[in-house]
Amino acid sequence: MNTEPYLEDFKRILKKENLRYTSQRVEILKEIASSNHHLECEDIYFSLREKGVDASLATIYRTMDLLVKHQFVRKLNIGEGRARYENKIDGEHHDHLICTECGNIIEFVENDIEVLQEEIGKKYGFKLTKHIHQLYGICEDCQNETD
Amino acid sequence: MNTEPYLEDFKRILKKENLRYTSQRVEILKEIASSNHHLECEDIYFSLREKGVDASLATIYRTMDLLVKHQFVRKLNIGEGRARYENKIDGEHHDHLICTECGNIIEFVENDIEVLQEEIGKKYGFKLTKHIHQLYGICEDCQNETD
DNA sequence: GTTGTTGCAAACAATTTGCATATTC
DNA sequence: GAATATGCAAATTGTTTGCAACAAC
Repeated sequence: MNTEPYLEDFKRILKKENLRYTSQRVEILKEIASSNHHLECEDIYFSLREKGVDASLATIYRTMDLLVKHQFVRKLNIGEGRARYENKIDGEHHDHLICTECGNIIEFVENDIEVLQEEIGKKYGFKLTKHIHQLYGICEDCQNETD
Repeated sequence: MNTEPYLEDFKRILKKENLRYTSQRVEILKEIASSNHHLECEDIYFSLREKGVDASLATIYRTMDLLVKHQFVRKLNIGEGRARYENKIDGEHHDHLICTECGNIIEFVENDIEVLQEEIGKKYGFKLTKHIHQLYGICEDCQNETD
């Protein structure tokens, strides 16, 4: 169904910015919206491809910028190399705990930290816009494997 | 003076790993150690160059890996693109508050957050090794400029 | 003298861009 | 029909790597 509310929002935003509501943009957004993983542009490229939807990598990169700008997705810079993107449409804010051995990502929410962050922003006179908070370590499974 | 204790440490570590104590490595480490900024490899390359010290960019990249591994520096992935490195030799741990307008970086320390992080690690059975915590926003000066 | 290191240039990987063609409004 | 998007291939950027010459041990 193309009547998901986020698609309506997207349409409205595009119109306001004089941008076009193209099938590629819609498919890319739907792909992200229906996933709760942390996707790279290539992941999206291949998922769409499998579904018979063609969108070039260039278009995906271009669209991701647009989606980040309008808060549909969040760009993550886990580890190095490629960027990852996560659905930000529904679902509450969270941060990430990353296993450096197996790459597994756990999402965590810690309201006390959020509050402290706000206080730090205030203390230094910053108007905060976003934050990156990633904890890196070795998960239980990987710790056991090393034995 | 080449008798700074960290240089002695460095020498010892290199020996233990069967690596050589070369002038390039020493100069690169000294350059970082004497700075309290967040340097890119290119910054180091040019600073050394100005001082008449020649070290290729490739060597700097290689040395940074070594220094990160042995905890002399911390690698930061602020914003995107190039990596930055900061002196970790003395000075206590801190995180960063970054102005997205002017690029200014403020270092902050918030022990309560550190404690909460540990608790999260424990909760999920992780042995934490490092973390990235960056707050992004607009600093006081830049907020005023927009008027 | 052996082994690890450097510098250079070429290789790489992720991302961006220019431009002709296609699509939306 | 005018204006924006797309796909492609080429360009760019940060970083890594192979290898011959060089330096540390």
